[in-house]
Amino acid sequence: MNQKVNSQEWAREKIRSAGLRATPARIATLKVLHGSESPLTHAEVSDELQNLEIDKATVFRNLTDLVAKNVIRRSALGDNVWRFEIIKESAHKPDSHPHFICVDCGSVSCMEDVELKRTSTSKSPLFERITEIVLRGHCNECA
Amino acid sequence: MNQKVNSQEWAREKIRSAGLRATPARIATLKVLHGSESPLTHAEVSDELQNLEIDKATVFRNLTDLVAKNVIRRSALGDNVWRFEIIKESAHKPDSHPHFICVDCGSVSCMEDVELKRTSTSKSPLFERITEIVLRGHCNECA
DNA sequence: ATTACACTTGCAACTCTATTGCGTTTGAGT
DNA sequence: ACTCAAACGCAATAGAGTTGCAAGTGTAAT
Ligand SMILES: [Mn+2]
Ligand SMILES: [Mn+2]
Ligand SMILES: [Zn+2]
Ligand SMILES: [Zn+2]
Repeated sequence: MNQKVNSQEWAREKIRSAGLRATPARIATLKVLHGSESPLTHAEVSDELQNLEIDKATVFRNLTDLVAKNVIRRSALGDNVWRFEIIKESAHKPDSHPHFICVDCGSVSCMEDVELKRTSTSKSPLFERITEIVLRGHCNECA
Repeated sequence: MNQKVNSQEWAREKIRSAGLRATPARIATLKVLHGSESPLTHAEVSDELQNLEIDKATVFRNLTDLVAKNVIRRSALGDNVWRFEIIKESAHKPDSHPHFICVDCGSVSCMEDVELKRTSTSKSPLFERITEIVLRGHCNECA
């Protein structure tokens, strides 16, 4: 119970300090994302919020607003659906990690323990400006 | 002129040896993809084929068929639109390369000269099954 | 060259994700 | 409590992609 109160207050503070109004829809949305280990689609967030009867346009707008304020991140993992996750503000790390999505079952994993490096032979200057890495393939469940 | 004939025949042969019928729509589609340095969206392919007045459903179906037959590859680069490119059959290489897409202007590059390696510390077994790598960021044109 | 039929196509209707316009409601500073 | 920009619900809209079905065509066999 205390946990719930904390989660509620954490969400409210997060939203307020981003310069947004702490509406029930936004608090609920952020709590849902906070409780997930992998990024969620708009549909998944909406489903979690169905008992609150929040309009889908509102959910979209709130997710977009929170992205604009750098509270959450929007990723496109290759199945033509946006996914959203909270940006963890670690001490010094930039909190940017590759995502893996299974082309068979669609399961998504945050690969926080993985880092990619370019081979020394490459001269491509594009590499300096990469902001997001998406890896697609077959997960362990899908042979 | 000889060039055109060769391209036409190359496309026909490619389609036929894949076990598909060499229809005008398919030949034209494959020629369009063959003439592009980066993967094209369905809309871009359709535009190139506008003078032939080929239905968009037909273009989608042909692209899908060619993907199923491993003649072309379908990639999702993060803007929720699929892109298609010819699979080059090099002697021994698997012809799989990362793609870069600019989050500002949407330009796409095939990064054939780039290779990614995982750091030795990572133990993630997912890494063994990766089939596609997508890199997103800011291109050189977009500061 | 003709035939036969499975494969392809065009068309329209449809699904799904996401966006937008607008009138109404509400959060939060005063 | 009052005020009003911010946020909301609702409905219409846009765009990518899919599907059912009747009509048309490529290809192999005659
Ligand atoms: Mn993540
Ligand atoms: Mn490519
Ligand atoms: Zn899987
Ligand atoms: Zn750019």
